[in-house]
Amino acid sequence: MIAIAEFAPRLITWQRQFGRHDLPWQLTRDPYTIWLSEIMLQQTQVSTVIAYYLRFIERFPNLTALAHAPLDEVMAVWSGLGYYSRARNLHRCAQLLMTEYHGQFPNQVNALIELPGIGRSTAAAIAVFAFGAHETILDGNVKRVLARVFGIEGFPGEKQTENAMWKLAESLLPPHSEPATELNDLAMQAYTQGLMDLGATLCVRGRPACTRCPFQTGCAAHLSGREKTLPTARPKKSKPMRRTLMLILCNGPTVLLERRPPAGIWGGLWSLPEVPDAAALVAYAARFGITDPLTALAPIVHTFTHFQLTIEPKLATLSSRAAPSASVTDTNQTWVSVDGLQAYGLPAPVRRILDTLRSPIPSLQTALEFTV
DNA sequence: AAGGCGGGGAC
DNA sequence: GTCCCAGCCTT
Repeated sequence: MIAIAEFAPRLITWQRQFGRHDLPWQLTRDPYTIWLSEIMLQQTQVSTVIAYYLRFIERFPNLTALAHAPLDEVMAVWSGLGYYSRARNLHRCAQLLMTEYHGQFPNQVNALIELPGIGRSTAAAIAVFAFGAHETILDGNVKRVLARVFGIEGFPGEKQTENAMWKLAESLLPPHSEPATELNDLAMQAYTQGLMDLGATLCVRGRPACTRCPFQTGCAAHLSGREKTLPTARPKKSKPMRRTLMLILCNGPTVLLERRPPAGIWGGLWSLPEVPDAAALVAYAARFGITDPLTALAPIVHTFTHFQLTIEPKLATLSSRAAPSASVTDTNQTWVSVDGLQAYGLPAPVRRILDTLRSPIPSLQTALEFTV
């Protein structure tokens, strides 16, 4: 077994020699960029985040710029990253910090955790990386490392198991002196980064690199051959199938977009008009003077964590004598030129559908067409 | 305590 | 195809 007091010093030594040191958000102790990176990294892998992070920093270099930007612009930069409530909370949090916190991040976990989009683990990560706080994170990496090194059974998504892991994680923190010193800050940062690095580079889900692990000699899972079964997997659940129709309404070079409701799937994003069935589709099209059959494009299958969605895109073109603006009355509908779509926050599958309009493969598209 | 919420990488 | 990732929020 690994002694509690042995864990932190061994991890810190390993991180300083073998951990990651050149990720974009590690080049600074600016609370703004650290906060941004932590939000983006929620449920999202490092390799996916990097490009989004760099684009975001370029467009919104500081808290002031983000707070003063329209939410729509923030959503457009976030488009494709998923979990869009993160972007809405990010924007709301920036404005809150400007108006209620003098544009400064609080340096205590208890205050950080009150901010929108910041939970217990993210609060700890920000407090450590920006301020050298003596707090523990508990993310997916840490849960996997702790489950294996200390042989913790039970699905970590279950409350009881998670509570036990928080307690264990707190007990593993390196000793800390009062008052805090720069050396202490650096130790906390190496320790916290080490937890993430170990889980992300060695103690990975599929095939952990135990031979290179600093805890190999005392790891409960390794010693008992349980690397494959720890952490305990999520209970299996069936994934429902759903289908929906989306209307691609073309008016010259523009296409009609609708803003989705603020809550629910793709909340607040712009999307194609969505209808549940063919009857609703016909009724919708009729409002724009369309009576001809619509052209069905190839269905798109999109898989979420909890269900699978088949999108059936239907294409229609307004006749030149129609007056489409008369049918678009509210601010939640807009005609957008196909070249201007990148300025809109669109769900990834919708962006994919519209991309096929830009560079259609005529033979393929024709082959897939039929009428409804 | 349980479920909702995206998208993509790894296998 | 499956599983899960630097989780948080609402109910």
